[in-house]
Amino acid sequence: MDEKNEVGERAARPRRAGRLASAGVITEAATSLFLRSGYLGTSMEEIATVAGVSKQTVYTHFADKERLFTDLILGATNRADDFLQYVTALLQDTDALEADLRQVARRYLGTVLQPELLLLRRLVIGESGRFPELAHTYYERAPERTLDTLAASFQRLAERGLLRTDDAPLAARHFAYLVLGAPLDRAMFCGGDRELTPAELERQADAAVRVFVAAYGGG
Amino acid sequence: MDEKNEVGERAARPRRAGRLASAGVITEAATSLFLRSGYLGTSMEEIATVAGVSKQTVYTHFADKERLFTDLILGATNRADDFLQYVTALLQDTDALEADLRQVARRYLGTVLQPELLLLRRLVIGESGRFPELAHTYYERAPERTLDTLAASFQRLAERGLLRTDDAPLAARHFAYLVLGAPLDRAMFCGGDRELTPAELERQADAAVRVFVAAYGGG
Amino acid sequence: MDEKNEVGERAARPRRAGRLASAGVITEAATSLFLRSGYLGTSMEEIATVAGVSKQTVYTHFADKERLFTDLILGATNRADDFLQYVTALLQDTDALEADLRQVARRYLGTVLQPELLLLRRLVIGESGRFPELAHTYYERAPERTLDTLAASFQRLAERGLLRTDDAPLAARHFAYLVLGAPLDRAMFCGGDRELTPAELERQADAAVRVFVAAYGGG
Amino acid sequence: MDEKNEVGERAARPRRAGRLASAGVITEAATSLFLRSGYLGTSMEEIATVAGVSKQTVYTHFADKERLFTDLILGATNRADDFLQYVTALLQDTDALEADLRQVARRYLGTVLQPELLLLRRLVIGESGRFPELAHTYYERAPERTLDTLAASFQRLAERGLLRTDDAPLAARHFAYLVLGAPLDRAMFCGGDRELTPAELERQADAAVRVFVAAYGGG
DNA sequence: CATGAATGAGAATTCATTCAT
DNA sequence: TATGAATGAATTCTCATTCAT
Repeated sequence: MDEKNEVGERAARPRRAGRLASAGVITEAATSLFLRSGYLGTSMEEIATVAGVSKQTVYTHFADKERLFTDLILGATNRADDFLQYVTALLQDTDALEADLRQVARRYLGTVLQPELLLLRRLVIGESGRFPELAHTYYERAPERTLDTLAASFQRLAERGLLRTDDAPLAARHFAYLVLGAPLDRAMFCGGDRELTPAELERQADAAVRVFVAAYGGG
Repeated sequence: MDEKNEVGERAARPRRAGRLASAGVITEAATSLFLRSGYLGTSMEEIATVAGVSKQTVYTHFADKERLFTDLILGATNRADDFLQYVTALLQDTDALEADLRQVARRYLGTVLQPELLLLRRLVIGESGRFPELAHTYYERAPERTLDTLAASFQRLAERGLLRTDDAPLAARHFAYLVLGAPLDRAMFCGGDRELTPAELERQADAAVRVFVAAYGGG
Repeated sequence: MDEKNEVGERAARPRRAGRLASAGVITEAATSLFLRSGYLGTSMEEIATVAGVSKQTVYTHFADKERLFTDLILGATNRADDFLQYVTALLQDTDALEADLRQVARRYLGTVLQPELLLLRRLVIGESGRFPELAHTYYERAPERTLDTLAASFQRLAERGLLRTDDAPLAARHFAYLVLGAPLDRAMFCGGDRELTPAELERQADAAVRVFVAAYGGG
Repeated sequence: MDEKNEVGERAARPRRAGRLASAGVITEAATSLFLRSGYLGTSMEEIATVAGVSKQTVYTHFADKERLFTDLILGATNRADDFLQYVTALLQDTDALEADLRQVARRYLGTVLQPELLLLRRLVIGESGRFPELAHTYYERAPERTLDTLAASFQRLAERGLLRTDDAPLAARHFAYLVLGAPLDRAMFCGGDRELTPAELERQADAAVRVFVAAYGGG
């Protein structure tokens, strides 16, 4: 993105390049700093310095610190969209349910436990007292949306007789937290302390699926 | 708690009583403020004012803000101890496993979803970037300790043939997050937004136990 | 005023019209803002925003904030010109001195106590520390010029034997502040707090004239 | 006041001396700066620097800039109290009315035209848009209080048959602005430009009294 | 032990002004 | 001519912490 300006157009459109670069650069700097140090722990001056612009330039693009923060967070709520599409596509017409659920579980873990996404969760949770609406919106757009997607898929599986439940949303929650609950909770507190190995993650995923299928497996 | 021991000695040792009273009052004020506004969002002046003492008195009792914060958090890690004892006692010699697990699940939810405990979780998670060791310790003393207790009970149940597992810690994690995962995750973001009714909580607890028993129920 | 000259030429010379329109719009915006919030209390950005132009356009028309301010003030020094002509004309050949002086007094009050003129006086007085020459010039062109006009009329009245004085400027000052002193001083501090009713103003004017005539009335 | 601390107690009570000195020193610095540069033109940093204390020390004594400003202004509203006592005492039992009124008029001019009092008037007028209540209060405690005092004295003179009026407040206003109106108005704009000589002031005072006595002199 | 006063550094935000288009 | 973006300095106010009493 930034490199575009380097291809020799500098002299031609420094203005426009400068402008666009500013917004992007500020966003990146602010994101990284907020994720690392939190809302109050990050100063507008730091952001400007890291972005390589003046403080006022930051204020030209974002009305104030709160706006910068909320814009950033809301702009990052769709990090897991790929996973949602994957789930829907995979389970749509599955003919090997348990194997596919294992795939889903593994990818679920791999998605949600991404370091940056963990930092984002921590940040939103940590600032939920200061920004309750933001946290609520984040919940709706990220965790809840995932649960909804899972529920829709499970509903279809139930209709196909592959899953035994008359409460697909409940089944979705059980699946989600069987798979994710323990490692996610741990990661919230001990983030990055001791990363689980992929093999270990697969083992966890498979174990969770085993429990889920034992309880919900179609007759 | 602290004051209990001093009852009746106030007149005899006003200085000591005074000191302890100060410490208690400061602790209470700081706890309430940190829980509400976070570490950086709380000033030593606020704490002193709410505690009704001078700023310097706060520094007499706690070396600096970090120490005050960590002391506070670590002092609050045993909020769920009652629950642990309850679990151990109830499951020790149970002869109605599913019913007792339902009791455990309900009380688990009731314990962990207490508003103040939720605030504490949020606070520790939110400050885990600034205080990684503190967060780690908190995790060990609270969530992990609960998992350990459950695992120990499950281990005994397995030995009694009431539970079918050769990995009690894994079973404990599955139980814990089947029960708690969804409501806890939601509460982290939407704390107090919409409290679940006791009846609803019981329904959730029972459903989680049903799944757990279907998967792990002894043959 | 400025726009009048341009009426009908807009289409013919859009550039020039545009320019003048800008100047007028900026002047109006700046006047209203300076009157309300003072020199330092008004920002160039506000002025540009209210005028509906860009900041740079303001700078195109006015070298800097000081010039904009002084140009504005000096352009508003002739607000009371109508009154001066009225006085001169009325007293020139009066044959009912006291009645005409009452007219003059009433109109004097009505002119100087206009809300906008009061704001202007306040502004110039308030900024007289920052713009001493401007305040001086304003004094000469407004209050002093009025006193001079009155003195000239009184001089003629004295020559006609209608007024008994050999120091017409002194008589003019006495007249002016007998009429205006109290309400003007009050208005400087309590501007618009409690507007005097027209009836009350007339009473004040008449009382002042009575005193003036008692002291200066021609034998 | 400040010198008290210098009598050799420095070592004994640096604390207390420091504290008292701070408040006084800040007040003096702030007064002088506000009078010179106005409210917005004076920064808290300047005040602290001139006072020789830290910025925070200023904030320890005064909640914020507005409070500092209003406290200062309100604390300076009784600058002319001596004059009020003088007027009351002198006119109480006068047996040489015109001569005593001349004394009053001269001292009135000498009091109100004091440079510092002029600056104060300018400041309050200039900030009356930002602090309307403050300006109102100032008006009541200074100019209006003077008019009231004059009116009370004139009332007594009227009762003694020395003054011919049934509206003492009106007579007081006429007296006040006959004497003060012109020079005060000029001073508001051209403060210190060209100070009137004492002789000139006396001439103005005497002329004003002559007019007043001609109109109101007792039969 | 507890206090009120004081500090120096740093927070968010705004300002008048100037480029390059 | 008019613009949007950018700047560097300055603004009010707050913070954690330390003296001297």
